Amino acid sequence: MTFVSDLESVNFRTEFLYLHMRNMFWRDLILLRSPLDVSQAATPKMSGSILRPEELPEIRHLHLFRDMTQASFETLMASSYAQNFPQGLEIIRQGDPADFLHIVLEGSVELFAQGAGRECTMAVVRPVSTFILAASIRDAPYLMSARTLERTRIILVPAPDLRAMFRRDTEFAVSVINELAACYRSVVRSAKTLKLRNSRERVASYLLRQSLLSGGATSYTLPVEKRLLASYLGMTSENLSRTLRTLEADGIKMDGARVIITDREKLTALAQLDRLIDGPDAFSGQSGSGLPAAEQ
Amino acid sequence: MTFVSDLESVNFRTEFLYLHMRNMFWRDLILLRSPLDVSQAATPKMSGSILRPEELPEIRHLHLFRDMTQASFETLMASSYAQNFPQGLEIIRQGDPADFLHIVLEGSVELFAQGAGRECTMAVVRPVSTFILAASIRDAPYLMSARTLERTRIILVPAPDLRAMFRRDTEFAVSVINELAACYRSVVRSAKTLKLRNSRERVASYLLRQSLLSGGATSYTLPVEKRLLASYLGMTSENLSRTLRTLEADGIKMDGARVIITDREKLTALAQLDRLIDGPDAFSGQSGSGLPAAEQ
DNA sequence: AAGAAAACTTGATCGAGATCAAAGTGCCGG
DNA sequence: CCGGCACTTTGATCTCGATCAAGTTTTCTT
Repeated sequence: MTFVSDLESVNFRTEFLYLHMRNMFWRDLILLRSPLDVSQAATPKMSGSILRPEELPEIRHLHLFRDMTQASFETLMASSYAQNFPQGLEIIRQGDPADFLHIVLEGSVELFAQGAGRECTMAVVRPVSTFILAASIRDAPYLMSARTLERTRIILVPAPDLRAMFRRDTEFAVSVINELAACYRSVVRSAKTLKLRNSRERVASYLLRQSLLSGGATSYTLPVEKRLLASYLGMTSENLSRTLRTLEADGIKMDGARVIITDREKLTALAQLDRLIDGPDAFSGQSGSGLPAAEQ
Repeated sequence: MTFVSDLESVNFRTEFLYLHMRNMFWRDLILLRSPLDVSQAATPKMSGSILRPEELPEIRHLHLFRDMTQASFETLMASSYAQNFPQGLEIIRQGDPADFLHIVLEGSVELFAQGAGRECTMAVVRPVSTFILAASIRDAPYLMSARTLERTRIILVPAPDLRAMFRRDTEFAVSVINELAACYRSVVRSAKTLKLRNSRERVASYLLRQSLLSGGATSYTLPVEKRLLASYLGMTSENLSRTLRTLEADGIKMDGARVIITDREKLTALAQLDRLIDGPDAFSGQSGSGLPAAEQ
């Protein structure tokens, strides 16, 4: 039963180990589900599995949890667990039953999909936000897999508690409705981008949108590796690399992961940003289907 | 003020007329919003704008409305309108404010998206189901446009009434949550198909999935025109036509809009259906993002 | 039933983007 | 500080799917 703390130091490599470890992990969490058990489990070895008091306000601040009663919030948190994961760990495999709503507190998580022998990035989730709300509500299998991109701390809210809660707390139900509607719209936007824009347009609009997200910065750092960005935008990294190069004729200059907008007017003309695809309420989506905002 | 009944006989052609008519239409509906006004407006000329009593059970039967109290249901319906539209009319333009939840009672509606000078089909909605739930809940602009594919009867439920209702009726709130979560998952599936499968795989899996939807029929009729199917699958109609032709080597035979599965085993091997993309709960989605089931 | 307008098919060609291959670059651990 | 590994870039080539251009069939209109 030392695997939980081991997680933080060991770099699991083989597929077999991943699966084995994950099975143990879920089973143990489930065995410990009641609040009482959690506190009993609060030995040094299980230190990863209790919420720290200072984390609660950050969670409470999320749209999803902002409007519920304090009592409801505390009940939900009392049945939740925190867990730290090392970098590069697949914490969710698509197809598995969705037992928990996940909240990223530190680190970052890539949501990706597999199929037809391929794999693609669907979103990257940064603190503080939730993911796979829909699956946990429908009590259905995950449609996406998730892996940590760095050392990551996650809160796990049991799906049954979640479902019980929005029946008891109307304000929470309304929050869930709003969150789901926002997520839905976010994926629709992303489907529209895939169907309506070619790869050059997707890159250009992404770059300009990121600049606007950083308050119109002329220069910013890409929030994710180019490899991930390419996959998210539905292209190969070779193609992204070449596209970025050719965009130097249209107002963009790259310097490593740094984007410098040299001619905003030209870029704006090219990107053809669309209010319905690129904002403004696309920005609010926490976990719908997007990449995090860029750092300045 | 005779335009409402005119709608059914006149075939509007020009973009200008479309817009003009639509603007009048919305404005008038809004002016007539309270139930009292509706009944006053129930002159022969406005006959399209009241619900027929026999339609209520059909609506009530939808997942979305099934679990709410009878009183809530009646209240919601009392503030709703029915409207008949002729074929080929754009009833929603993307970007407009979402004032109503739409319920298709007869006919069919294409949801499509425009941008970057292109256009693509996102879904086709058949009776009895709802569409644009998310936009009306968020009080946000529509992300998709909608046009009738034939003469279509639609119920319009005012968005503010909808939002008021799920605050008052918890069971309804839960239904909305479930519906939105299902819609979300449906779009994610469709995004996965776009990103992970090439066009041949999309066609093959679509054809096999339709067969399974019709209870494993060896022969069925495509539920929509090939033109629309192509756009929905993210390809040109020329390419769809050619792909269908080449699939004759893999267990499919086309005869007009009729699909005949000649070698199910071969097709199954090719289509590589994925539980997470192609079912089973993909079937339940009423209005998420898909095409209707095929007729046998 | 005739004519017109869509929808669909087929062929020829083109090009965006994928794939394959090989450097080049940066980052992390020892 | 060095070595290794993953990320990135660049080049060459290929392929899938778009585009353009006729035809053919079906459907709608008159």
